[in-house]
Amino acid sequence: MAEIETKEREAGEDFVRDIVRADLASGRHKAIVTRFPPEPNGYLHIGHAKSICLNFGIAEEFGGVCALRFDDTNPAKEEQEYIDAIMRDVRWLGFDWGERLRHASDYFEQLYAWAQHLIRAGKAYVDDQSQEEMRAARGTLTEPGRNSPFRERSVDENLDLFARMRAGEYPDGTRVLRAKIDMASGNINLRDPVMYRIINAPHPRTGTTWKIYPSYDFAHGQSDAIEHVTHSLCTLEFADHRPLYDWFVTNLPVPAVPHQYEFARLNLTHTVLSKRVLTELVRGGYVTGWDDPRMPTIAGLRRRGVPPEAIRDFVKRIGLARADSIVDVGVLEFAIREALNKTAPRRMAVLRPLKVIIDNWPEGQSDDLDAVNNPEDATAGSRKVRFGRELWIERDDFMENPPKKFFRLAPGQEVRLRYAYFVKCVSVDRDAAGNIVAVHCTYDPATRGGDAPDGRKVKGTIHWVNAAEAVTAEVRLINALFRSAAPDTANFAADLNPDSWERLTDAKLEPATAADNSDAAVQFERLGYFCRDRDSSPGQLVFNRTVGLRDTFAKALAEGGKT
RNA sequence: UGGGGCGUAGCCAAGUGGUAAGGCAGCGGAUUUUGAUUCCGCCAUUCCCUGGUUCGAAUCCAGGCGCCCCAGCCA
Repeated sequence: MAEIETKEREAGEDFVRDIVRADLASGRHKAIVTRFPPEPNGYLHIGHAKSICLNFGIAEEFGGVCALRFDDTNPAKEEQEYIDAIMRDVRWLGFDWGERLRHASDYFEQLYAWAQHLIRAGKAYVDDQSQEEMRAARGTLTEPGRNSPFRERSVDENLDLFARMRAGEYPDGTRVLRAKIDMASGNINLRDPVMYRIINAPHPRTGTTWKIYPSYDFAHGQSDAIEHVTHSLCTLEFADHRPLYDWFVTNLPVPAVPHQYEFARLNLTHTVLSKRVLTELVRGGYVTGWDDPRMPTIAGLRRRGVPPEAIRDFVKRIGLARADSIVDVGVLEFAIREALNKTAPRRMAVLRPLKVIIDNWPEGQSDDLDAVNNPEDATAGSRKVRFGRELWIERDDFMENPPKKFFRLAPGQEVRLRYAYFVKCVSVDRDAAGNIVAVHCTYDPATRGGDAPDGRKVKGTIHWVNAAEAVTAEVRLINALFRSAAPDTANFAADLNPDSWERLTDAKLEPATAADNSDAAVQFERLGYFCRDRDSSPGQLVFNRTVGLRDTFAKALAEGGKT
């Protein structure tokens, strides 16, 4: 058997990997088994990505395996749509569970038998109290609870009642099966926790065959045991459940004794990672769906044009610890920018157009110029952009009375139009109100392509689009990741005629995999990264600005054009 | 006078008795066909506080302070 290669210990490695490494070194485990256990009651978000990368990452790094296990123990909240979405998103993120697709519901029969086992051992009982009575008897954080009047039922009666619960003889909420542990425990999870409750709702996988369903606590550890999970990783709020997790796996004849380790869940500035809130946003119609590009969901990020490798890189960057933290969204933006900078094709686009007329450009003449698709990637090739007499430039790229270090277009000042020519501003046109409506320039024919044969330099280079051929549309912009409450609206022109836009669509806005509809990002010169939104209606292109260069740009402008 | 966690820079985060890694952000400077990218440099005499142990403490001990989680038949 080939020796399993595990990576070298790296400085700054997290505590979970330390534990795994130690367990392997001590021989406590020969191989590592992890699992990512989502409940299919919503879509995955960036917080889940942390857990996915952790569980699958550890399996990969240490030569182990990782399963995708649905924690489908509550049919009242779970749906097939979520199961499908979760599988799609995990795959899109770049992880493969192979044959290891599992469900807590695969173990319902076994869990039922184990519940009977505890009843026979006198460690579980059926409680007839109402939910309110149970709550009252549970005590408070500072006061112990009281034993249920049904706590000392006979094994036979418990077995019979439990069987009847299963048979569907009782309505929802009338009885539960409880573990008999300690109603006075300081840990409330040990005050006779519920193992089974009656739920008459169709389960996405088991249909209506079950009338009772195991609780999370009664299902999770045993599922881990069945799968021989060596490291059961979950978030901090489950730390209080660990004694209960341990209680079940030590009091039951399970095939293995797994251990739970907790880490801090992800929090991000400028957004919320709470399934409850995200569900509310979707249900309430505040967003167009779970994959609305404004959502911090994996599906939303995908539509925004965020590549999966950026998310993986982000997770690597934020580290793993037990301290509560709120990660600055700037770290995510950085990871996205870095990934996109290497891969996204560049296009020129103007958001707030200002007309430029090249006075000495012959009417009707056009010129196809070479434009590099991606300066970071020579294999991306180049495209032709057509120059003409009338162009659009960014309003911000022209100032009539520029401050000292403004390097772009201004009266008498020469700049380079990217990939095209040097132009010099000679005059401006105004409307009746005195607003500048167009800028007149002359171009230097010798500077075709953007270099002057006489060695003359310009301090600024600006982007442009051909007014006669540009796609123009109203665009809705979503500012830098999650940050703007209301989308910006702007006029938009791109260096793409409808045909070339389609070419772009074919080339880069294609689904990342055949199985999904992800949109890839395009970087527009100086403006930032955009992806096309599927909600575009005819005549309207909707872009999601993911991460902008524009912030820097706007800031520089605010500082008086300082370099 | 319940239980469980956690406190290292603006934000993450290594460090586990030998004199504070790294990343993001920020700030300088160089290069640049976009003020981006790239590159180079700076950025904690101090680790929540106070005592103690020690030649030596972010690390060990004691006592404080602060923050988070738990009273679902949710996960």
